Amino acid sequence: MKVAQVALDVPLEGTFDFRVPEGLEPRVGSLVVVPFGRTRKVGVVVGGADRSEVPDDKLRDLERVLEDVPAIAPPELELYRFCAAYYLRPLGEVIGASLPPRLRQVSRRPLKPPPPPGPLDVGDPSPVALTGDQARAVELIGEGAGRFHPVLLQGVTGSGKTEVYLRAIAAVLERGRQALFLVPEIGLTPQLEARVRGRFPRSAVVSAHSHLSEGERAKAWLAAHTGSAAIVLGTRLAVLSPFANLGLIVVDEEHDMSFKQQEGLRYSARDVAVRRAQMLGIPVVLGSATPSLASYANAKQGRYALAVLRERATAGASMPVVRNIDTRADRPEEGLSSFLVGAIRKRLERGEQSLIFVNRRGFSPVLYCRDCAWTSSCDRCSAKLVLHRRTHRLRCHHCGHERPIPQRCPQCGGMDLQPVGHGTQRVEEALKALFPAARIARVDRDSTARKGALAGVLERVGAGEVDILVGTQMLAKGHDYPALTLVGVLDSDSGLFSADFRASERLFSQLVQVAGRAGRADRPGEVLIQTDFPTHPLYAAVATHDYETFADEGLEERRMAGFPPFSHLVLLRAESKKPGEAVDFLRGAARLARELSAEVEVFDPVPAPLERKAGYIRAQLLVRAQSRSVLQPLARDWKSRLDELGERHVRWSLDIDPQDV
DNA sequence: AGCACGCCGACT
DNA sequence: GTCGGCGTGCTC
Repeated sequence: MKVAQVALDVPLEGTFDFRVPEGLEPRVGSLVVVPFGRTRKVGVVVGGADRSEVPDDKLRDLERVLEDVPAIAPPELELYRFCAAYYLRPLGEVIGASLPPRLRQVSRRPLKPPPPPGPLDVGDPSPVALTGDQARAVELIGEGAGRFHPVLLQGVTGSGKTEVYLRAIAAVLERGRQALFLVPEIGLTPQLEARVRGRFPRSAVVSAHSHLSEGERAKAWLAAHTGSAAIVLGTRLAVLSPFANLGLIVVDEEHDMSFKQQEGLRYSARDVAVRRAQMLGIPVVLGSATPSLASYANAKQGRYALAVLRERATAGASMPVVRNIDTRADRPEEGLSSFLVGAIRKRLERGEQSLIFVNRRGFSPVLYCRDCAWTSSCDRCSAKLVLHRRTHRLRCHHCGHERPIPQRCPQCGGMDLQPVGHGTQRVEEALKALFPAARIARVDRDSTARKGALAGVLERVGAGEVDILVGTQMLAKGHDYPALTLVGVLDSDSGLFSADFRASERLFSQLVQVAGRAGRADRPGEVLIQTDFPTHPLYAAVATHDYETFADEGLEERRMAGFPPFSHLVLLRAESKKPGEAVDFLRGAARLARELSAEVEVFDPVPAPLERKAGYIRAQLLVRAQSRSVLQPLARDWKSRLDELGERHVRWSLDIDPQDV
């Protein structure tokens, strides 16, 4: 190799050629250090040649080959190329995203070589017997060994999906191959990590997520790459991790939005997982109580196999009773209806636990002047400043802007400033006033900012040291507490009426998830949803635990409206400091898109959901097509034309398969 | 993205 | 006088 083609993590298209000096022997896949501009960078050799198109005076020498890291193998490079082409980002950026931060540093200590792959161990026998549904699911997954075999595992909350995953993982370990287990947010599921490690005590289980230290991340990455790790448990970034011998991918809570990266390389880890499984010819399991309509449609159309777990796995456990509380009749005081307060009281008397779900942190979502109708707004965002009483400040949850709580109205000078609406802090205070003897804990991003704080609270809940738990959606996932028999939902109505066509799908799964926290053991659970719209069909579907009907109706609506999964979308987002600039740019872009293809449908530019954010005015433009094969080339051509414009003042990006529109 | 260069405003 | 604000240009 005389010239090395190197992918670098810079926002520039293409790869960069470097002369290979005497004595260096990079291979395709090698990590290398190269001089770049006025700095040096770590890149990956993605090809080699005898000569370069680049003029000689521009070509520089490769500086060093990082010999402590085995070369990235062709299947991974192929995956990264696919992601780069599909999401329209430079290959170097994809590879950059796949590497742990430590390995992107030009100067660092050499890595310690990982232990050689040990004898694989299929783990301890399961402590529990499978239900019939679980056994069938395990069998179905097993049938696909050694070929591409996507399986959608739809199981009601508490039905034992994890047990199915663990059995499937044991089966691939037995065949000498590695497993990748993706979860939405690992920080929220320490229980899961403990369970996986406990089940495979003699296999190397490594975690891969952004909360690890740099050293740990590099170590986990190398262990997966060399094959010394048997199981990688990680968040979305782990889907790009190299594996020596991957045999199975599991995506738990596959419907979860956090699998989609919302900036830079806007990939969907779930979609990449399926693609990777296809490229490798291995099974992939997508599990959820409320699968995304996209995956559900794939199952219905026979592209994915479907396994359903209809009942809770624990003997004696039943699905919780879900009831709506009509808040037009039972007016809440401090956010809490009298019926809900009564239900909490009953739990306290019986020594059971209650969970109150409030999807807003802070004390109150807005401060309001009763004299002149002034409200606390953020100067830089189209959002209200949230009142935080502990810290005595108003805070914007979008840009972080803060200021002290004013004593008098900034507009009219009046003294009648009222906090309007209820956040977690206010509900916590109300509960303390109602139940002074109860042990109350709050869980939201504010109360759990300190490292280990969340784990501490959850541990106390598990030990029965908490009677009432108040919190945001952080509490919705995965946790399993036998004494928790009541779930109250305070403010979900806002999700019923949203411009986003996926809003009801999201609200439904969130309610099912949070409702699923109740009555997971032998004591029956009750879920009370406070609402002004007690007859809304979405709440009816939650009450009857009827995913299938909800999903079928949702799919029918999507079909009628021509939205995914019956079409494919690209969203062009643009933002600018000056009003009008972003929309003007999008108008031009829309014209361009219409010129490029008559087969796509180009919408009009519209303001983004949060129109102003951190001083930028944001707008977006949707393009829709019947098939990916139409949309993909259009998006590619469109992007290169937009790049050519050399736009200065407008920041823009393309989002392939956007999650929120 | 970095990083440096270059050209105007307000401070020790 | 200079410190530093960010607009512009370049990276094999």
